[in-house]
Amino acid sequence: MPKINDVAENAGVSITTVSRVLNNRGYISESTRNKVFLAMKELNYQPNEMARSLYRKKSNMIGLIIPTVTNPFFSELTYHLEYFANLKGYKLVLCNSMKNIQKEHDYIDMLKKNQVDGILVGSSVLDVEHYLNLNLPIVSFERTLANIPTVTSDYITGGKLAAQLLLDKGCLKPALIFQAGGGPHHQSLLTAGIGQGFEDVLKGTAIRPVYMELDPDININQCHGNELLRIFNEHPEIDGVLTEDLLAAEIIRICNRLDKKIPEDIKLIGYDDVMIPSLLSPRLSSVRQPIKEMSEYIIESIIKQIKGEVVPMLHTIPVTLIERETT
Amino acid sequence: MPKINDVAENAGVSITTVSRVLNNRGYISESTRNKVFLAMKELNYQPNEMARSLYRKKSNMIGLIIPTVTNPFFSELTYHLEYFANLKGYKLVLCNSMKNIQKEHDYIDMLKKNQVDGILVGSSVLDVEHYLNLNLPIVSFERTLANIPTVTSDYITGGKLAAQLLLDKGCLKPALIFQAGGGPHHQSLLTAGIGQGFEDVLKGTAIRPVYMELDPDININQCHGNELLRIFNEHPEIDGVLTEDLLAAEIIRICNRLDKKIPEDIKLIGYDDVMIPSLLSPRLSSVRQPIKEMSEYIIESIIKQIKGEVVPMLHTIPVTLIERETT
DNA sequence: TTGAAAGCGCTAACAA
DNA sequence: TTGTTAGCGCTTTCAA
Repeated sequence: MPKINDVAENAGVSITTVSRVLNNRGYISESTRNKVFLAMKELNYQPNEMARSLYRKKSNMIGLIIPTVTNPFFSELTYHLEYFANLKGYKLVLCNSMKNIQKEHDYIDMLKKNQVDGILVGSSVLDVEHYLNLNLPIVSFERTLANIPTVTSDYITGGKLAAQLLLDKGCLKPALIFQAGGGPHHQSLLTAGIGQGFEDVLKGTAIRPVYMELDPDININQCHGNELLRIFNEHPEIDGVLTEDLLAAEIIRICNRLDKKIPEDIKLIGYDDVMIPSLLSPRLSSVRQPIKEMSEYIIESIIKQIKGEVVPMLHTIPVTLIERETT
Repeated sequence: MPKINDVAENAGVSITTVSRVLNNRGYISESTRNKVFLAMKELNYQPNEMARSLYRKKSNMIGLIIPTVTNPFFSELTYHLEYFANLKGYKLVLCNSMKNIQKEHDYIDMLKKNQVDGILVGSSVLDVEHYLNLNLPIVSFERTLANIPTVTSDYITGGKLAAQLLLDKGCLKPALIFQAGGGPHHQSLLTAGIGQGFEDVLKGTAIRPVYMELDPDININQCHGNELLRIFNEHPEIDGVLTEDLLAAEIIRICNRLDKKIPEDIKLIGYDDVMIPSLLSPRLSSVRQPIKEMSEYIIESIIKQIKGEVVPMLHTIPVTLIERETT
């Protein structure tokens, strides 16, 4: 790999001059500029970003910590985050924490040592203090961290929309089935607001929903078949469900097995609206989190912080309910 | 952020000494070592990996270029690659190329400038020369690149296993439906060997399969409904299908719509065995690529190359056929 | 308009 | 056993 010095020699100028044309700073005569460009081309020179970063104290790297990129919600989010980061000249270092405290901790350490300019963290399981002590730009999502800029979708409205639709379709015994939060500090989506929105709508009625939290264990090929089967056996009166997209897929299978027709016997609504819903049969109605817009906002927020700007502590992104064939 | 100099002053030694205990090199008295450790703890010192990398000319970063992490196959692969990379002390920089030549090119540039120690590239669309000229450790997967270490699953055997099962189940008109390769240099899975394996098994019989290549366009929420519908309308005699998992999901929906029963009227086999198959209803039979083992091998291979060792140009990973409810 | 020299935070000869 | 010093490849002040 040629270095700035090689270019300087080849062009017959000092390295300062090369640096100047590289950064387009200061006065340079056209002829020198051309000489330098020629030399760069001839040597196929590429500046060493590591050295530049060291001097500038800015790496243009952002750490992304999520439970696992195998979860479709996070994989879509990761895609868009990387897209927008790249657009702004940032690289993304991927970290799969599996909601494991130790792993999350180690990743943060690693990212800090590697001089990332900021950290994006989803479904964090660590104490807020860990992040506050970092003294580094942070954006949290899928979990509200006090005093750390957070972006989430509008869970409450999501819950309301789903409840209303289920009501409209005549459900008398709706169920909310979500994974419990992993780790001591993790709120489940349910407690995070979806449940509250759901409750808000039902308040005026005689309808009491069934709340269910599933084992929070994460696994690459997670399967909740048995747990779900138990729930439907214990509560045969359930005639509507709001749950995460991934779980909705399993529920469709369980209902097939139990000879419950969707949507006739049970209306089903997912939360997330990732790729899954349109893959399923019947196609899943789902509360859509606008992942792309969320990602764009998250990247904007971290970059603003990196630039030293102040950003709001909480940003809520609106959701919509996409009705398909399960309601 | 405290620097090595701060630690040195605090401990009353030279920075060389601090560096020595940091790297555990050379002779150091226990007492000095302890003094230094204490100072590091007191200042909460973390060595600047960027500076170390600059000196060592080794960043411990690996670039990962894939079409899109939203594809379940690549998201699972990415998860495991990151896992094993992390285990060996490497970070992964994620790049979603969308099989776009320009993007892939720019990402390579970026990675090179950022001094990654190696590049992992899946479904590359660039000329081999681009990679050979890089003069950097590379591992390719999901596409065979001449003179570049490549790892793929055993497509031929995969095709054979599927063909045999379809035969055994009495199919007379099996179809192979895959996405065409994107970009000028991209082989589709079909031409890559699956088709050949399939053909091998059918050779002795009177059975002629239907080959179908779908529009290679990638989209986050890709949907091939209309194309698939057309295929089944034009070929109502199809009674068995081998396809990618993701497409299999769509085919199940189409069959529902067309009132074709699975597996009675049509036997369906996926390729990949990612998370999707067990989500579907009926659960999808699928040729399993051992993604975890592939990932482990890929990381091993790139690290060996980084260390200057020679690795085989082609490594084929065995596949198995997981029979579930669609055959 | 250009260049010499110091320094970003670290490692490693070499000397003491 | 420890310290001095010269770099890693780059940017930038300061002087010419």
